[in-house]
Amino acid sequence: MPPESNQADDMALVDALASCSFVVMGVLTRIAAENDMSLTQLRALGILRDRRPRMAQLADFMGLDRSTMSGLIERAEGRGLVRRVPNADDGRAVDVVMTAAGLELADVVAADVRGALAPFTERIDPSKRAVLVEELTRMLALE
Amino acid sequence: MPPESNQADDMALVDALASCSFVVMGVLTRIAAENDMSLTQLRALGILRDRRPRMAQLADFMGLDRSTMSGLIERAEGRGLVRRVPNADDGRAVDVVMTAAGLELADVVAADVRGALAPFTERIDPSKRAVLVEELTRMLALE
DNA sequence: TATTGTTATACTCTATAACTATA
DNA sequence: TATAGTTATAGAGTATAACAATA
Repeated sequence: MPPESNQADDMALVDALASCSFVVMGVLTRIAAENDMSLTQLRALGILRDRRPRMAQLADFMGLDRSTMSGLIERAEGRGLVRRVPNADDGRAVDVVMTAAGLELADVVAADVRGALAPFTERIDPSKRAVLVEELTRMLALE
Repeated sequence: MPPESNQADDMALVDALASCSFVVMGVLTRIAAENDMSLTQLRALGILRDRRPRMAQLADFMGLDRSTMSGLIERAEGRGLVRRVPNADDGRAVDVVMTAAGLELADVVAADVRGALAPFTERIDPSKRAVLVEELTRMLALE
């Protein structure tokens, strides 16, 4: 077992992942801008699509400070995309929930993203698609 | 040939790519912060490692406005990571070049990135690694 | 006392518009 | 006239520190 080979493989993989991520982020940033949003707001919208977290939970999940979250959600609320509702169990806590307009925009954006990434995903050998999804998913599943 | 199946595959792939990209960007942002840099500066450093572009070329490559580039490079120059040198052929143009300190930091950061992504890349089946690199690379190669 | 969330402050990123210098 | 780059300005994202309300 040649360790150099594994190192080289890993370096190539890290480089490929980094390049891929920058391209995907570029696409997401453009689509966000086309919908008058920032990349962070687009991400929050995607997260809130099927969750109803507290401010602190959302901040933890996105790796942001709570003060950052306050500003972010305030701007999104100002646009009518989300609402802040007092938590029923904890008087200190605030739940973040999407509005109908937010859900609608999230759907539009999701379709845009698929369309924008199609030129890339189409280049993938159809027989390798499942493998790619499986490996990427396993990679991200840190249980 | 079931079209629904292909659509579902593509949707899963797009989701996996987006999730993966957010994780990778999170790692890169953290490493940048640990080295007192922004994600954009880290990216610029990686690009300048083996290039010596003009301001406008660098801005185009990174998809940023020239005025954004001016501020970015000014801050990097203030930290001694890059230098701006007048272009020899065009009196209007300015070349951006890395300093020795910039190259050194770029090497440190590259090693950090490999180390930080190792827990992820290690989860990938070694026999699938080459396939993953190949497909991701093909996907990004839009000749 | 500890936790949740907000506000004040400061810095970076980002684009638009106006400008200077050169081609 | 057109292009390269900078500067002024404004808005968004980000964190730290200080704060009020609740647990």
